[in-house]
Amino acid sequence: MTTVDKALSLLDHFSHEQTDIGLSEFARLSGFDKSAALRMLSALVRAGFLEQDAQSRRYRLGGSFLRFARLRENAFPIMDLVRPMAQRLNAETQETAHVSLYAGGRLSTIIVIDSPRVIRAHVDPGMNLPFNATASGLCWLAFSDPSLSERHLNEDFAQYQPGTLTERSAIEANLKRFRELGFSVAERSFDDDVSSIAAPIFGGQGEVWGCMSVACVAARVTPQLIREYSQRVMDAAQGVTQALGASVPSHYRQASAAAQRVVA
Amino acid sequence: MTTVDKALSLLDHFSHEQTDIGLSEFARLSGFDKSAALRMLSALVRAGFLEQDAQSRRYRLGGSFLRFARLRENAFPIMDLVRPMAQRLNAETQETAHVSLYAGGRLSTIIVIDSPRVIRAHVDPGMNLPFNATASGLCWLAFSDPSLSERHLNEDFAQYQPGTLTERSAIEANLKRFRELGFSVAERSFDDDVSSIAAPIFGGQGEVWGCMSVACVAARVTPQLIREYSQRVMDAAQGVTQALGASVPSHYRQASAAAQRVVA
DNA sequence: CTTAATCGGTGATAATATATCACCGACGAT
DNA sequence: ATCGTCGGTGATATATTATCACCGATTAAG
Repeated sequence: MTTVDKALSLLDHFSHEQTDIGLSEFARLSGFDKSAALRMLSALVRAGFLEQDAQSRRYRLGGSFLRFARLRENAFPIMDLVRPMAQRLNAETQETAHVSLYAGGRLSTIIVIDSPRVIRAHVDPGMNLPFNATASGLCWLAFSDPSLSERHLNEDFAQYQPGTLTERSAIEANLKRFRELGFSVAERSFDDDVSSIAAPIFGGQGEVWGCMSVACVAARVTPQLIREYSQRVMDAAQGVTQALGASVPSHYRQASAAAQRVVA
Repeated sequence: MTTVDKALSLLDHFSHEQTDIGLSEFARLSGFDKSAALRMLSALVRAGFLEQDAQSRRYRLGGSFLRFARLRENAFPIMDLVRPMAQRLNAETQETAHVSLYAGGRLSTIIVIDSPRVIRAHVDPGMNLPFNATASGLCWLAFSDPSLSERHLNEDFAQYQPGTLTERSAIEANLKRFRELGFSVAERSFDDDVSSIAAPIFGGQGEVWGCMSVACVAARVTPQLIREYSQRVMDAAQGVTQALGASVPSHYRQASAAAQRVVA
């Protein structure tokens, strides 16, 4: 682990709930020495990746992210390209559609199109998705290169709900099934009231960029609905793959209607 | 200069034109040893700040920027807050409105609302604005804390046009005038066909977050127009300042109509 | 008005990651 | 066939970083 790795890992302690962090807090969260943390934090501030509040002296994510996100969008206009596909999926299913992206060892939501219905699944934009408990996470594990997914299969998995998969053997059995189906399903496994379906988005070299997913109100989900939605999710994901200028890799074939057995 | 500084400085070589960079190219641009550059680049890749194309082996900005930009927007919804003000300015002036943000020692454009007219000033979104040659850059210099602006006043300034200010003394004379006026003007100094007007956006501690600006077709600009537009730019900038939850610092007063002498 | 615990930050020294160099096989152009 | 470039590797001298105790300033409790 180089110094740069350590410095950048500090940024990972920010989340929806944790929008600003103090020096000592950083040291505690990261396990680094306060002095070492300060040196790294200062470097991040100099580069604009962090800003320090003049009064509270606490740190928050900096303005450079806006600049670089813009530059990246200029080179790879993903957001503008993905959003319409998510909106289509949202319109077709009337459920919350969201897209996640794999970067830096994390699968994070970058787009959320909320369901128009009154009772809807809420997905936090920007949140990191647990690999074992969400359809997107399982989808990524199922279709990623084994050398990459191996790393995440060895994590300590949290049990969010009674039905959450935490045993590696159980997870791998499901991944095998998802590979056959061409999509993944997670029923009441992260949130007790939400069931999701996800399909992989591929990049130019056949790697999994991220996932297209619908988060449904679990009470509304039926085997019949999973058959229908999974097809739409796969279509949307494949649409993004093609819009990215990539082609669906040979090892991935969308499950035929016949192959889509009802998911228990 | 710590290792982290060096690693992060590598990212600064990306731009609109330069969307992907190879290893040797990085070493040349940065002046670092190829081996050292590779180590830092690898760390950036691990963190998702860079992605490496599997075929060409060249590097491009990574997906983590989307994630962190989202997280930051969640904590500080600047874009959604600034855009409507820029749109208003655009509607009022019929010229290209843009907003820039100071971060990491750079003033970069984060929002551009194009003029609706056929002949319009084009502003590259994401580009870095030279401090000496643009209204936004001069505006930032004029209203920033002297300890901060000092650093940028010592740069080697490029002469983009015959009228570009490059001498520190000349620049400082203008800054003084801009401080009195409450806004800045740059006529044909970056691009020969563009004249811009900018006003500062302040943060909670009276620091300059960035600038609101109109980039006008120079041929359309008259002293009368500058009087009118400058007022609108200042209003828009002040609107953003207040929307950010900050208040205009005491040392900044918008110029009264009387104080707005015509800009030669 | 103490006392104690926290905060952000500093500075010296031991330990460790980094800078530098020559070198590798692969690819393309001449 | 030769040259120059590419991305990447590995050994060693060196410079940066980790660790520790410590600082003054705040804050909350007694």
